[in-house]
Amino acid sequence: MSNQAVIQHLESFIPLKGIEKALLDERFILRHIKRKEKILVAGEVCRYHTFVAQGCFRMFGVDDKGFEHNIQFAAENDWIADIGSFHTQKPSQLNIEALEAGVVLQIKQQDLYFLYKNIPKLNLIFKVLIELKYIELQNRVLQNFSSTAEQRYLGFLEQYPHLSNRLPNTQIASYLGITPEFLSKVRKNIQSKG
Amino acid sequence: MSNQAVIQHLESFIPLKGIEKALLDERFILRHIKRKEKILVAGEVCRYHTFVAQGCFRMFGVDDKGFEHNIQFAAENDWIADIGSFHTQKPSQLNIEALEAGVVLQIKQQDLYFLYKNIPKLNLIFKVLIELKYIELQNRVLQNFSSTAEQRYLGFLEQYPHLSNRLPNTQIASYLGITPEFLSKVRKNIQSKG
DNA sequence: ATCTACCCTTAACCTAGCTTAAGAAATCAG
DNA sequence: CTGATTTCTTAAGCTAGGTTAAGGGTAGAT
Repeated sequence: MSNQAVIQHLESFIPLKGIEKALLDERFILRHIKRKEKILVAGEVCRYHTFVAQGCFRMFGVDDKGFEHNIQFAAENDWIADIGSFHTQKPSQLNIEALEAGVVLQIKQQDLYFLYKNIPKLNLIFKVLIELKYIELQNRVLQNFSSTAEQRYLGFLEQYPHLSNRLPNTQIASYLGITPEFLSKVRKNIQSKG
Repeated sequence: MSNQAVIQHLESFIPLKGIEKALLDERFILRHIKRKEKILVAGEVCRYHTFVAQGCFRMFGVDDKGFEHNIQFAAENDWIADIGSFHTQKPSQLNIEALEAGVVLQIKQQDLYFLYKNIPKLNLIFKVLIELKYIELQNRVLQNFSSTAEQRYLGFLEQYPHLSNRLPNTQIASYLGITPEFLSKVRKNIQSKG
């Protein structure tokens, strides 16, 4: 396991020259993460942009009453960071936690900015990456407004089949914005229909 | 009124050379839009990325029951487009409508791609622009999950004071994901507290 | 292998926000 | 200026989803 995973991922957008790959290889840091380990803790600055080579992570906020709300999951070949905190280097309100043991490739803000300067096409790649995430998030906002919990759950199963088999229902419920108890009711109801 | 508005806006991120400005000036199209005119209709492809020079627009989806749900507002110096449809050139499920008469500066996908190639720093600028929008949207998802309609309404007034004076409450309600009737109740309740 | 910590489900009761309806006030187009 | 269209509000009844509590099941750590 090495930085090759992230380089390969970036090359799936645009091929990179040998020198560029060497620069990338130099700046990414490989870390092994244990289950339940946090790679971002609310109140601290998000120091790394994280590429998931192996495992599954969630980013979540905690409300006034202490309830957790999942904003995003990230499994293999996905990126995760509190982008606001990462760019401003101000404290984050979010947490990123491993749902399984895993391996990540991380880069610091100043190193990523160095790479943006020295490998201009990275701007294009990361623009596309965030555009894709933006579209996903926008669809989610629309779904949340215009459909019931049951429709959203079915949509989740369809859109993220690899995740729905892998995550406990409590985590899915938190992502859908409902309680685990209600998700249980929804699932029962779906089953009874066939 | 001319393309200067958009060039000035882009220069607020990174200065541009004379040649670059000329290229930009060539490719943007100025249009006057009437109140209630749609610049994107669901079912059609989103052909333009739109910079708002004057006026106020909303992007919205329509659900199974015919209810409209506002996803985004855009006033002066903001951008609006269904980014998914714009990039894939597949039909959009969204509409963009003028809430007031206004002036927009629009660019076609192929022209924007031409500019990305010929003015590489535009990739950086548009990456930053979409990152900012992404952060906004992410905060919105979190807010929707972790607070009541009243808290969200107060948050909206604080975050978008220029919009809250300008928009009818029906539009704000649709953005907050509640009915106008319930917003009315919320407003009454806020007033009675002082 | 066993203990512990989650995880899933059920059920009774509760509440934030929706629906429907209808009138008054504001705004827009001609 | 005027009629037509939106917008805002109120109120009564309703429903999707939350809360609380409790039992059984499952998976991780040692």
